[in-house]
Amino acid sequence: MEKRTARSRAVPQQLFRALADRTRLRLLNLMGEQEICVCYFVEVIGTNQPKISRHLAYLRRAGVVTARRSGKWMHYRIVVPADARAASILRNTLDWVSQDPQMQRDRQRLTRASCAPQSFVRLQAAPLPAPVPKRELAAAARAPERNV
Amino acid sequence: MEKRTARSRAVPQQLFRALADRTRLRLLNLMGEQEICVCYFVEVIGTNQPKISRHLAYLRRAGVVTARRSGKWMHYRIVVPADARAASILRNTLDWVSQDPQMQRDRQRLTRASCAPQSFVRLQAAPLPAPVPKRELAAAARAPERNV
DNA sequence: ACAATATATATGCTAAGACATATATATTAT
DNA sequence: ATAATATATATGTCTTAGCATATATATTGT
Repeated sequence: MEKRTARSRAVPQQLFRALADRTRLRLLNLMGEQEICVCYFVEVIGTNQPKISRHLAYLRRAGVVTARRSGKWMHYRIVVPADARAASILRNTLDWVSQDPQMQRDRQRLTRASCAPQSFVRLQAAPLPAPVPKRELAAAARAPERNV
Repeated sequence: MEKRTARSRAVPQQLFRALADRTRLRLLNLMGEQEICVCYFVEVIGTNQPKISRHLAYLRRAGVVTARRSGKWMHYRIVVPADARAASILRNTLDWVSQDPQMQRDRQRLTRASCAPQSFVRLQAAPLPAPVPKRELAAAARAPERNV
């Protein structure tokens, strides 16, 4: 039986606080429609791993992303919010930030990293980014914070 | 001749930081489509004036609102962002927060305050809230941060 | 199968910075 | 002078980055 105490309906401030950080926006920009492994974030953003995990945890607590474990890898993807307004805000945000030069560079670096895995010295066959089926997005939106 | 250095095109983090505070959301909710005098904010939010002014200054720096002086009163109104995505985000935000009970109570209190100015002990004939003409909104969006 | 080790990710802790509030003071207009 | 608003300062609180460490899974050797 699951505790259902935390209603988890995103309150506006929460969403905005989650979006009010450059690193987190870069992470969301990299996810877009696909599922991405932490190791790629570390490589593309070019910072230490704990910092990435921290920000991902922040986004997870805010219900903006969800995580899935596959062996030793963790895959993160965006969760479309249940509330239509929140969903629209998130969509506009992704469109908006995608115009930023650094964000575009990030995406290019992700593509290169994905296509040339041998460039990852420290990574052994890290799973490639993969698109997420629509219905999974919807399901996750209804019960965020669960699949931690 | 005006300095045009600060391009003032809102960068996403800035907008979200501005929106990531309850008091600021309440202020925006009260403005909606109309121009409102600081004294009403103080009365409706029910807090001290410096706090209100501070948050208004924050919103002003973020390019979300603009101010107009009229005698000893300052009128604040929302500036529709130049970027279409940002504008959409702001619109969705206003719609979203307007569903919140406290926000609705705020608007009711504003109406009562506007209709019964004698209840303002400290205020001498404070100017009523007034709708803002469309073209002014657009003009302000092009040059935020100016009319401080 | 088991132990030892490596890899990927997460989390505690702490110091630095950002922000919110309250109070006091300054500015601007009447 | 007085009313309305803005700003400066001090203080408490929250956020973040950085480091070290913990956990989980995989791999290797015996």
